[in-house]
Amino acid sequence: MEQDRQDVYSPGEIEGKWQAAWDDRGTNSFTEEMFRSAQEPFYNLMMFPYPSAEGLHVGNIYAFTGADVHGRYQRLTGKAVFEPIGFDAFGIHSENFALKQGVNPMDLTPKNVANFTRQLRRIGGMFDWDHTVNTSEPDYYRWTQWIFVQLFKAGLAERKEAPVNWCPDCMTVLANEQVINGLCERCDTPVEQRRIAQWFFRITDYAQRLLDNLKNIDWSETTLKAQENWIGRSEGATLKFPVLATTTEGPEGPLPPGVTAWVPAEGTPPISVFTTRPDTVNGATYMVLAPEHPLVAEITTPDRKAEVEAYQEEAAKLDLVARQKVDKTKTGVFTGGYCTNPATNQPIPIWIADYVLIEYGTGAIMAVPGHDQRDFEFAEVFDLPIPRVVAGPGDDADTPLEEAYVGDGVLVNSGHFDGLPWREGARAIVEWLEKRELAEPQVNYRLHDWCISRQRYWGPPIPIIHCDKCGPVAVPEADLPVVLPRLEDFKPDDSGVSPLARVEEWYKTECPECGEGARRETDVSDTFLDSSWYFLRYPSTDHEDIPMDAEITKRWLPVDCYIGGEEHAVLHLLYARFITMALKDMGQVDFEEPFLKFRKHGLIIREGAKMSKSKGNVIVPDPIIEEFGADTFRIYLMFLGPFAEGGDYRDEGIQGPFGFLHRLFDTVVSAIANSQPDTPPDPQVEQKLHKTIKQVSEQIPNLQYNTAIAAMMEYLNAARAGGRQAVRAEVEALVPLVAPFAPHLAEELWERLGNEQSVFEGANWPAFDPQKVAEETVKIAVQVNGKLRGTVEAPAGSSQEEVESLARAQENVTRHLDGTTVRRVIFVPNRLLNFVVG
RNA sequence: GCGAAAGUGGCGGAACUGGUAGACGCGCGAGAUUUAGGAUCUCGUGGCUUAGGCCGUGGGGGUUCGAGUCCCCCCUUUCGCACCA
Repeated sequence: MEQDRQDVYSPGEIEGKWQAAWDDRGTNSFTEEMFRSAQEPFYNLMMFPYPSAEGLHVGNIYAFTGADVHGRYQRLTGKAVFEPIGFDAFGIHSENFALKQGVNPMDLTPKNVANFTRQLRRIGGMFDWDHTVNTSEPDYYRWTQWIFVQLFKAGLAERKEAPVNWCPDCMTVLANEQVINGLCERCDTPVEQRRIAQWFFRITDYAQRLLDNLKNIDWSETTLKAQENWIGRSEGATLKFPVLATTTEGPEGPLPPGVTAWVPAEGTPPISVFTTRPDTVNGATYMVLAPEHPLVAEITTPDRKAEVEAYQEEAAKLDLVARQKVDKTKTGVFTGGYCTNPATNQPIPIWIADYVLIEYGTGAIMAVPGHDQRDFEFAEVFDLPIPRVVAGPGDDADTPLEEAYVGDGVLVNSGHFDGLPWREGARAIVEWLEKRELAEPQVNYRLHDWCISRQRYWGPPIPIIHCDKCGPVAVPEADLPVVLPRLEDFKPDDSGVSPLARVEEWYKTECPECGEGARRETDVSDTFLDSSWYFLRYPSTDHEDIPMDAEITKRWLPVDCYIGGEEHAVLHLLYARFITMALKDMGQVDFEEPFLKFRKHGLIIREGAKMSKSKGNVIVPDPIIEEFGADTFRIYLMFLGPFAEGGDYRDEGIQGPFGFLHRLFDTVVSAIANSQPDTPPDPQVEQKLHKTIKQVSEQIPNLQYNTAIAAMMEYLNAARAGGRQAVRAEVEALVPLVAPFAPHLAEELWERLGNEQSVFEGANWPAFDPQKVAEETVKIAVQVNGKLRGTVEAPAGSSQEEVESLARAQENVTRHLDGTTVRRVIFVPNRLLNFVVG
């Protein structure tokens, strides 16, 4: 048979043709009417990219393709699928790059966005280009600022001076989440601590809800675990240790040098500590305050002052890397002060040490060296007593401790609490101390408030005006957006304030309340605020005067399926949940979890490492799409491995999917040319087809794209086996089946099959016939003592007798049965027959 | 240290509630067609083998007629968190 030129699969032509057709026909775009009336709305969201100057990389394409496959599948099953994409264009990434290149981010960003848009169109995503967002545009960040104002009004935004992570290279404050092992996540510079006035969102108010709701959402298990760990709930108690004055006269028994009497210190509040092990309080032989603890100065005795202050200074200078080194030998200084252990009533010395962190709990601990390894190490260095108060199995009250014992056990050396299992002991001791107002049950969270301000340029100005009379006042909503001015000099400096603070004509303003001269906040907000609500904006981008249309939001949100990278498991996802919850409490939305279902995708590995510029193993997508087409590239990426786990990118591997699409094209085109529409399918091929439909239909919703593709390849091989000519009825259903993966090719074949509408509008997801999936004959394994000795073919549902007689007819089986006694026969219908012989 | 996931051919990876390990693809081998090809198409491809089998899913035990899958111990790798009291 001769094929004319037109009938050779040429992805370049086909893809250009269909991308243009989708645009012209508005195949993927929603109208206002569609938003309001869609019957089965399905919001298919993927994490929007930061538009880098390098363009889309394979990791982006992998993620978007996987999400797009899912969206296209949902659409083929009849849902109205809204699949938007946008650009996370504000932030330090863009700003740093602009600084390096000596260009203005206001000029650079639109170029990058245009390039990303071009590339995103090329990969054939089902994106609604009429509803995109760009976080750096005033029509978007107007509403980012609006959200800030809402939180401010609700008392959830507050300004406080706080020790913050300062990156001396980026010259900005970082959130705890952006500090990786004490290094800046962007530039790997050791982070320092500074005290600056900062804006915080009170996410900790929502800690328990953020934790509780995890039970009600369908997310990847690992992501839920990550969130849970990040929130870090721990249950325990605060215990109070009254402070003793140490300079009073009148000796009473043996006292440490410098101490003349034990009397309560007048006017000094007791020191609170948080502990998860109140049962061990009898073993608390000393107390440790963080060097920054506010009571240090008050407690320190004059003779210790110099040493204590030197240590405080040292600790402040230490960057977080050095401070957080776990294997570092414990250091610390005795303050000269004492307090009373509320359980033993004994005086214990108060130390300061940098292993106690000011930001967690109360910034002070009761040190129980016998049952906390850190305290143990400290006590060893400074030769402090290490009593045992919990006895494990086989221990008694005097068993010496080689290291801290943290296992199960019963209390010892704890007065009338001796003998209680530790959990019960904890409860009893707290109750007992509570009566004397020295204890209180307490829950603590590792989660910190979200530091939202950045002393940078490339972000939304925080919409606050500082007035000497009225304090911080929100910019009136009618005056939003507070437009980010174009600055030629936007380089951050060491001053601790944003470059915007250099522009007097920008920050000078009037107080919206009293009309006096006032000053705009010059800090900008964290990029994570931009991305914490973008999914709320997408369906409402046609509405300029409101952040979101209530009716549309009600119909389309929460998001039905969100797909993104595991690297955002704690940062972005937690912030988005928090903002949504806060908006719910303000009555702005009627749901509190934004993402009903979240699935993470894996990473693409190449040459044994994650693709990155520094490793030099990056694949630039454009030439590959040029050579093989987007459809092939999409299939190749989805075929690498399970989508949730990522895959190993090997350059030669793309030949397989390329060949598959070639064969698919040829097979369908020649079936159209060479068979009548009503030619019946070969029964065996038809059966295989129904099995394939079943498999693909089950695997796509589970994101098992690799096996779905394998199933289609297998089917195509079967339909063409031995060079046979497939008929139309055998291949027609393959077109919608492959459409989520290779949308351009599917459209082309769908059209050649004589359809006018897009395959995504006109086709139904093929159904399989359960009758046809059922096997008529089955291959049954025949084993002797569990070892395979043959297989027999038998009608499905054959009885054990029938199968057994077939099996015994096989020479290879009888040979193994000869001279033995069959003791038992195991029969699994349609699967296996096992002779157990002795 | 804590938490999570994972170890299967030369490689990426399949394998439903325990039931023929290695689907699909890459690579490799043989052949066909071709002036030629890094093109296309067919067939083959876990190892060993005395050709009957034997051995094989990180290692070692166990349960079972039967284990990649279940149980116990150990090893390795990757990722996340990490002095959080």
